[in-house]
Amino acid sequence: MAITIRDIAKKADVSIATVSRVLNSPEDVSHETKEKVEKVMEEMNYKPNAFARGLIRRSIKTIGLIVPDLNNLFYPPVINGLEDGLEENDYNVFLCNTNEDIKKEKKYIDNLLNKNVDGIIFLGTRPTGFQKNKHIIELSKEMPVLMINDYITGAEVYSVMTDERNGAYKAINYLVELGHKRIGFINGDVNYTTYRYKLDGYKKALEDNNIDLRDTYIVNETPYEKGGYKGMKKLLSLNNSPSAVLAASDQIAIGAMNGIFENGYSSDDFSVIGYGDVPLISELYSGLTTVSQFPYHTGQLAAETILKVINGEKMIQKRRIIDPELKIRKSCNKCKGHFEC
Amino acid sequence: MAITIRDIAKKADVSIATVSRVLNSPEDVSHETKEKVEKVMEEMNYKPNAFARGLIRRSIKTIGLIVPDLNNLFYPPVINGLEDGLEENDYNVFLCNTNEDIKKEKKYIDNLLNKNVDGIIFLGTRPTGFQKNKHIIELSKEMPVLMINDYITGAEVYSVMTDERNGAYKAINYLVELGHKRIGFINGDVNYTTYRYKLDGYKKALEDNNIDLRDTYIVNETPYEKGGYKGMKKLLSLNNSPSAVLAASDQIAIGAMNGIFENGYSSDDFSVIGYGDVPLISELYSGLTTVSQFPYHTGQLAAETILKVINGEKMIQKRRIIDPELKIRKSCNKCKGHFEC
DNA sequence: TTGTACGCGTTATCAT
DNA sequence: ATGATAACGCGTACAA
Repeated sequence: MAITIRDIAKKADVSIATVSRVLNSPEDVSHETKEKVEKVMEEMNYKPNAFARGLIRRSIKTIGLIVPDLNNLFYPPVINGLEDGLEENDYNVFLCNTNEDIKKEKKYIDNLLNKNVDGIIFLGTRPTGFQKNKHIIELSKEMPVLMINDYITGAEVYSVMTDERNGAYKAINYLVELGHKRIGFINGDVNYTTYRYKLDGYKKALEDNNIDLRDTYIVNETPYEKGGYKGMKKLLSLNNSPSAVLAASDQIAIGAMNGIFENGYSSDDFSVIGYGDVPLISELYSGLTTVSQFPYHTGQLAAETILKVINGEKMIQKRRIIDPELKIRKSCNKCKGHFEC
Repeated sequence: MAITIRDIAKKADVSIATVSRVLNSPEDVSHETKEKVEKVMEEMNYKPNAFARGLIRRSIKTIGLIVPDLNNLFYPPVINGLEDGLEENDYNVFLCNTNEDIKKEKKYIDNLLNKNVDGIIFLGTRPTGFQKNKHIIELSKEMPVLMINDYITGAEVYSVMTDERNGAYKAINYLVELGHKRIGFINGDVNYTTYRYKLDGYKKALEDNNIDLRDTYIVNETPYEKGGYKGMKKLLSLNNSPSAVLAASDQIAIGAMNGIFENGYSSDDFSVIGYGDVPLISELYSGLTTVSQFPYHTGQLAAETILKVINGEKMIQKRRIIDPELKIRKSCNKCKGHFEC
């Protein structure tokens, strides 16, 4: 049996109330008794029981993190930032991996509810549609909820996300500056919030640059290497294949580059822009030009935000928008060579 | 205020003991009252309070996971497997990221102890030395402890790890079969358990193949892309540079390949073997030949093992060793071309 | 089979 | 400034 507040009280010859006070409101206790008690706690290696605490305080400084897929390399750096930000404030995180299974997600939510977490964070973009997110709206009535890279309107749900529309817009503009006019887009499933916005940005940028939109230049794939590879192959098989391509994720971009190399081209012939700025990936193939979502910072901001909500601070804005930035590395070049510009 | 066991008891017109029983020992309660109570619980959407429960049961079905660095891509798939295995048994995991900071690690351990986790898992290889792991030995006297990819002797510490020695051995043998005789090794810090074993395997394989060991062929770097890149540059700058190289991690391998390409070589000229078999990475550069540690399976096995320990099952062996397997893809070729074989 | 009452380790509200 | 004591919500020995 672990050592309790009572043991300390006995040994220090004070009441348990006093012991509790040196822990929670040290200013209410005389300097000397405080020192005495603290010394005993040290000696006996006392550790307050979090359950007993939680029973009264109804909080155990824990937040639940629901991540749809640990194979998505964009998430680890976000989690990293999140965890750092939370740890600084002595909060722990329950990691819940759903594999995009909605049933598993609901089970986890129940579980987290039972365990009385102080808040829940949903990581990653999600399929749109009221039905699919109804349980989150319900949840938000009971406890602080924050989404990373998605949002829900008309509910007490907070968000940290990047301006995807603008990110895609910047990327396309850059490619146009390099002289590209045939610009493809390997996107994810547009039923997911972020991919929808990216598509918007892509279209808007083309329009503003007076470039006609070609449906065949837009392909939708899974946001991983395989998808990028498949998408690239499709684009390369076109009659008038593009000379540059925006990928909706860094992993798509990598897959696309594999496809390019396999067909005997180099990044001299074919420009690729990724999306996300995942630490490792951006260094691949001697440097991937990418739209940075600042994943680590995103996580930090999420931590900061949910802590504010938990502490009851009034939030003027429910959504925090990070402005993405184009990180120019080496995967893009002026349009020339094999392709008509 | 949330709804409690007392509310249920009142509404169902039974005692709180009975309500508690339908939750914990339903066989001790008559079928009809059980149904009645369950119906009320359903209606009132009752959720047992985990704190109160934990206070008595001294367990809350939670394990703490200490990971040294979320930027190490080998970990996410392991965590994935671990989390899946744990979730199946209704266990949650506290994610603790230490950034290799021993102070942070100790703080986390205290934290986890306070929160009464049922066990703690340490992910990843660690620096050897009694001093550095003393706190883990101490910890193991208080609760179940398991290490992934490391071990401690003379303490109640369980392990799931791969036979690194054998993994390196297999890799070198394969390179020899391909005709390579000048084989470099970009290793990590040999003060870490796994890198020490890998070095052993490398040496043993050379010896068994009657190849002289050259100290200059062995370089020690950080186990990430940057390290691989730097290490490769060193090897390429040698008078008699190797024609093949074993990398102590997949991320090292990727960095090494970047170095190779930058110097104008291809994998036709220069063979590279990685280590780990991280899902994404192995697909890079049209397929990295690598020594698979089966990361997902490693995680699953860890989950299974610690649950057994928690449930008091007698474990015949404290260490579970996974035999690594060479996954042959495309980064290795017969020795030829620019380099003497 | 069911109910009463106590204890788990804290914190909070009174007194003193 | 300090102490006694009642909660917090649940599980369980004991009694009925």
